[in-house]
Amino acid sequence: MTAPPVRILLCDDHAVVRAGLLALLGSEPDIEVVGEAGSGEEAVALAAKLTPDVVLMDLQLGEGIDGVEATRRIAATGVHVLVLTTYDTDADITRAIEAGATGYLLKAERPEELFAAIRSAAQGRTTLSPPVASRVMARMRKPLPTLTDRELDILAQLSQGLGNRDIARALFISEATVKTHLGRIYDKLGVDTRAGAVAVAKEQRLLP
Amino acid sequence: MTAPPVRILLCDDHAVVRAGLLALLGSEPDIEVVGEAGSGEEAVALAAKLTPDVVLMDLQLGEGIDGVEATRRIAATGVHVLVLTTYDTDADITRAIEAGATGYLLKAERPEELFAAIRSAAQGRTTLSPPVASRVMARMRKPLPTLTDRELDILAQLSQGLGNRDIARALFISEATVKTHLGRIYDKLGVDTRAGAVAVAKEQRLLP
DNA sequence: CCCCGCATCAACCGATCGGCCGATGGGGCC
DNA sequence: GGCCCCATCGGCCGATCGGTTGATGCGGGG
Repeated sequence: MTAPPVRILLCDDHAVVRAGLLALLGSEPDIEVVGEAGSGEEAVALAAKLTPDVVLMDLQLGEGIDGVEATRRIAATGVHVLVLTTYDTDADITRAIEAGATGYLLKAERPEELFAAIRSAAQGRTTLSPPVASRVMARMRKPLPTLTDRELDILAQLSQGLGNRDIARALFISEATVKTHLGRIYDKLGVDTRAGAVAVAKEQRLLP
Repeated sequence: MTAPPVRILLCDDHAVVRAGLLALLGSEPDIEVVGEAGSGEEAVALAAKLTPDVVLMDLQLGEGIDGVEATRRIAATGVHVLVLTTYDTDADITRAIEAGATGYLLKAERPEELFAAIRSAAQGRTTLSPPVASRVMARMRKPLPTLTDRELDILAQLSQGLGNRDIARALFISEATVKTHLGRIYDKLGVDTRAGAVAVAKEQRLLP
């Protein structure tokens, strides 16, 4: 007897990529794409309706909720989510794993690895792309400084180009507090100016 | 008689995306993928060797030369380049067109549009995704301020988080000159702080 | 040849930033 | 209860930034 095919739900905001993945996965007899979603909301709804074995999830979804949030909601229902994305920054990886992703694959991976990861994910087994695995290990060894929620708030305002006074007003705190937070942010990010902090924030995708 | 198929060279640094496009384009009888490249250098070499009718080019290529530079070199040999990418910022569009791209499509486009654009590009006809076309038109009507080369130099240093003195030293000019340039950069970008300038620069992908 | 855009520089000044000290209070954990 | 993390605030000071005005030289286009 042959095992039943793995039922897949695709989620990617790029129609061409979805179509490409659909065509690509169509070449594997034991993998069946049962649905496509172009947004996080759609993916959450379809996952609940179709209860696929695996949701293939991109993290960058343009409008609406992002891939991490979609992953969190879908994973909470017990459906396995395999993240398939372009970026491998610490922030993205950490958030996805924390949200309950079963695996984390890069689009740069070879297609065979994707197939294998899908089959693994269907059984709840974790697969990580080598670069991703490396970063996870490095993170375990030397936990990088993580910004607190409040510090992220400050950083978000800073990335709008606001001065300390405006940040203070926007967050209903005093200017002194803003400066205190900024000092710690500089420390954690390894910079010593606000421009540098913004650069790192954008580079590392620390902000939504 | 049937026309000979359009011969395509794929260029994208993500293996999964390449495989997806390959499978997708395989469904069209009159489109034949004759080669794949995972880097700009590879694309330039293969384009010269295979002389395809159309090169399908992503702009973000990770290591090595970027998609714009690859487009410039390939277009210079008379081969049509159809840009297929995720981003639709003014800077990307402008650079790609200026580099000689025959068309500019977004990955969010429907697959049928991609097929049509490929056939058009094979005959040298231009196709632009609607959002891209909009931006081009808008740019014609009200030409946005363009940063000069020197201003981009300053902005690049600024994005490293350097202070005025360090920027001056890095570029072998006086601190006063740096401030003058920064003032004009603020003007053109519509900001009034260095943090804001860095934010816009990263957002608009003004820097390589 | 003259004008204009671009890059270069100077001097000045008020506002802001960054670094430093220390302090309080709440919440979770053992 | 004690401990630690986090967020909150204050004050001080030197360094830096942002804005302004004005000036020089160089190159291209009309």
